[in-house]
Amino acid sequence: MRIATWNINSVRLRLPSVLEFLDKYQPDVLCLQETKTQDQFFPNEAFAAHGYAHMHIAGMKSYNGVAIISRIPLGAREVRHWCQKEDCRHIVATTEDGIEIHCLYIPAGGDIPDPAVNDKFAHKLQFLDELTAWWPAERSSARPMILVGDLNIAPLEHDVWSHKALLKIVSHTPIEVEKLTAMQNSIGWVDAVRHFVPADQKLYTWWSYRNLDWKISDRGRRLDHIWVTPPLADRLIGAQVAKETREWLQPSDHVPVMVDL
DNA sequence: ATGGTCGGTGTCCGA
Repeated sequence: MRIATWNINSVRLRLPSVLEFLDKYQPDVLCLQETKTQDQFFPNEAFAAHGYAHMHIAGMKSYNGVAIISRIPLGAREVRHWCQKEDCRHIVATTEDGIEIHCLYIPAGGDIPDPAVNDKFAHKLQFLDELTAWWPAERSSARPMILVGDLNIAPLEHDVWSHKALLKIVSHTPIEVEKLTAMQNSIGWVDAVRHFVPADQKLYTWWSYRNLDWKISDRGRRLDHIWVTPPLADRLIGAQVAKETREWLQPSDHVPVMVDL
């Protein structure tokens, strides 16, 4: 089984790129974030025509939006809400062999890393706290699960181009790393990508639009993740990051991340 | 230290 995650920053604008990605990598399941459209405008016919007939979508106008599209059947759709908002950041599907897939879009958190003055940063921290409490309360680490998505945090020193330069930049502050690590440890999630790429090796999944020479300067961050629970950790075969999509026409600022099981 | 660019039914907001 190949599972992929991609923050595509508008599914309608990026549809040709997503179809090209599906043709090239043939994932069984693709989880999307920032689809940015209501469900009635989601291009499900195009995905079905490409062999991806099974879809769970949760979208809203203009912002956020998550989806799971699959060529294998998906069980009942579940949409979870956090921080008393209904903002389309978490959708769940279960495969026929009982693997529960969580597609997540964690709030970016704004610019100022201080919850006292920045409501968006407070929302991000609260979102992490609620998830961290929810996993051990509702899910056992013995259940086969995959958590993917744009977590908007680069936890490791080599998940960013400069650890020192980004310590006060939202996505790499100590409080965010601490809370993401607490969520990971809550039921023993295994980082399936770092399982294959050593921690001392730079690895990024996002390069800002604002940096036009992003490839030369290579100031990236690893914001997109795939985690698995222990029963699936033994079954990991490989991981890859499709960096070349960042060079495609009208690219997303994020690139796809994949794991084979 | 600063500003840089995207996408959305938008003339600002969120990333």
